[in-house]
Amino acid sequence: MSSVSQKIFLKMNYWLLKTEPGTYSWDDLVKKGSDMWDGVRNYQARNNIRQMKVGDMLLIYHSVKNQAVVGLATVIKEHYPDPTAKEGDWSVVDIKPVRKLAKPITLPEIKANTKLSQMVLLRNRRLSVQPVKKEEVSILENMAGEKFK
DNA sequence: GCCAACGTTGGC
DNA sequence: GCCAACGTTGGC
Repeated sequence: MSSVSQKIFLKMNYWLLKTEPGTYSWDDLVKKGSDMWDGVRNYQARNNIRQMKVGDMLLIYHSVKNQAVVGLATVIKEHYPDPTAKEGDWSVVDIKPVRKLAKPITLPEIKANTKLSQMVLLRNRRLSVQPVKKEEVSILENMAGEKFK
């Protein structure tokens, strides 16, 4: 591994993005090729968006129906003001899909794994943009049977 | 479809 | 600044 790619690897952070597939699904993102992650109207979620860097890995999670991490995406443009916000101080990032997971990681599977009991997904079910710890990523990778890169 | 949990708003 | 009322998210 070159020192440059090593730096990028070390700095890369992981985030989980929730979306209701009935409104906007993984397939919609794939169809678009890339998209602006807009409509976030929660301060904590917005602050997480503002911490995202180009190259960060995003776990796309379907809420409500067939709850599962279904695919991987990546940040291609760092935060800028949300053009869909009529008022307030909101931000978006641009993202693009990387690939669908061969085997989605379902919410019941995540809940069943005691090592994942501290995940924000389980502890703050309303937060739509959340950080995922490296240790949690490793466990999720094992469950999915593939590396998230 | 219900409702618990949480965030936000606004009256005081 | 507290907190009741309200709105929304998302698991079940």
